[in-house]
Amino acid sequence: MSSSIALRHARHLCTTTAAAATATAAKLSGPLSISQTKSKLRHEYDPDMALQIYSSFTSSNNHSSSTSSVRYAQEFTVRRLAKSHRFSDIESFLESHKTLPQITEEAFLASLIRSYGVAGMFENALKTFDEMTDLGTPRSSLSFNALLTACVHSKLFDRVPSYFNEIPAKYGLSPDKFSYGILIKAYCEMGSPEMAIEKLNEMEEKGIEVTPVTFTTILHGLYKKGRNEEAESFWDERVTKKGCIPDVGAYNVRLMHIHGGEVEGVKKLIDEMSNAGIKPDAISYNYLMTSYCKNGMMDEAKKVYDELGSKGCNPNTTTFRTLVFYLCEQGRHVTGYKVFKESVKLHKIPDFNTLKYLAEGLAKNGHKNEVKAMIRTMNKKFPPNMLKAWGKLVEDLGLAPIDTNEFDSGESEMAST
DNA sequence: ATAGGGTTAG
Repeated sequence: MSSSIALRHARHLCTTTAAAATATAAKLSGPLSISQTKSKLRHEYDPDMALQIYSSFTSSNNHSSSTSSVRYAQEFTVRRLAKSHRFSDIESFLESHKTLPQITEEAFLASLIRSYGVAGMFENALKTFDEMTDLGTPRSSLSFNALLTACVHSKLFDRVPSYFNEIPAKYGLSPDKFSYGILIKAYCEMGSPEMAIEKLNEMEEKGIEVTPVTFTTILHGLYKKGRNEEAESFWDERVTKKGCIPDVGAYNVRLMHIHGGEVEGVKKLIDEMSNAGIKPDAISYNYLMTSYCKNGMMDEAKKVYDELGSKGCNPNTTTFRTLVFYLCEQGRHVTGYKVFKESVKLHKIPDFNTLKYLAEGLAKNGHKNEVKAMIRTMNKKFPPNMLKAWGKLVEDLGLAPIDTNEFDSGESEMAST
């Protein structure tokens, strides 16, 4: 009952596309579990379908509609709509939540602010924050932080310090470690790590916990400005002198900035973190693998990939993209094809350009069967709007054209890479 | 529960 209005609204939006509604009726017959919802949303590129999946989920979970899973689904749906530039639909969708009884729960309202931020609709986020008094929703740092996050997502970085200075006093709330984290992020994004460090010191003075997250934001900000020596001394100062315990994310920032150089340095840092009791993750191993690739050591790179499982890590899209790309570059197209097949199995398919590189390389080197198998796979796996570019590539390679005229709209994450 | 770290080659 609680999300019936949002649900009705979602259904109304869905019926605006007759084809989508028909497809929906066939595809979705009952309530969805959390994992079904996440999986379906990830693979759904049509925003109307995303809305339908959202409503199908919330309708069966209205007893816990302010949980993180609903927020995830809500943000994801908004992201899909935003990619199609359907901002007025986002507004109707999110505004419809304001008539639900849960709107007086701060967490529920904060998720609307965050969703507006994800869509880059900051003015709506601010309006929602301002409306809290009228809606009867209490304000704490939770909604304040949601507003600051919306600034960052909307790339209005310079507003973060202003709100940080004005809002807490106005509404009697206290900035916490998250508020400071967002403020520090904003300063780093504005190219001002020194201001970020100043705020870090302020946190310490006020006794607000400095976590590896806060510390990593600044480390990254310094490296991004090319201030490598300062980054290194910042690490030494925080870790060696002030006892900040770096985590895998902090080490990954360091790996990111050295993986273009010699392999030895990367291996040494991986050893260093392991010795410090921090388990490298897939991102860490991606840097090691890339480092091998850049130095032409493909067997070693492949070995890192092959041994990921035994290290308790799963390859991700970046793993596959990098490995396939460098295998092609080294002329090892058939191995590249085999790795591609594994990426399909794991639903971690590389971006279009990498696949194009692979298909062209296979074709040029006479591996016709592999190209044909690849085409069959991709005709099934590519999001609709990419089939057109894929069909053109297939034609350019002198292979049978496919009819993609019926697919000519929508956006996808793959396409943008 | 809200803040950080991957989009690396062409």
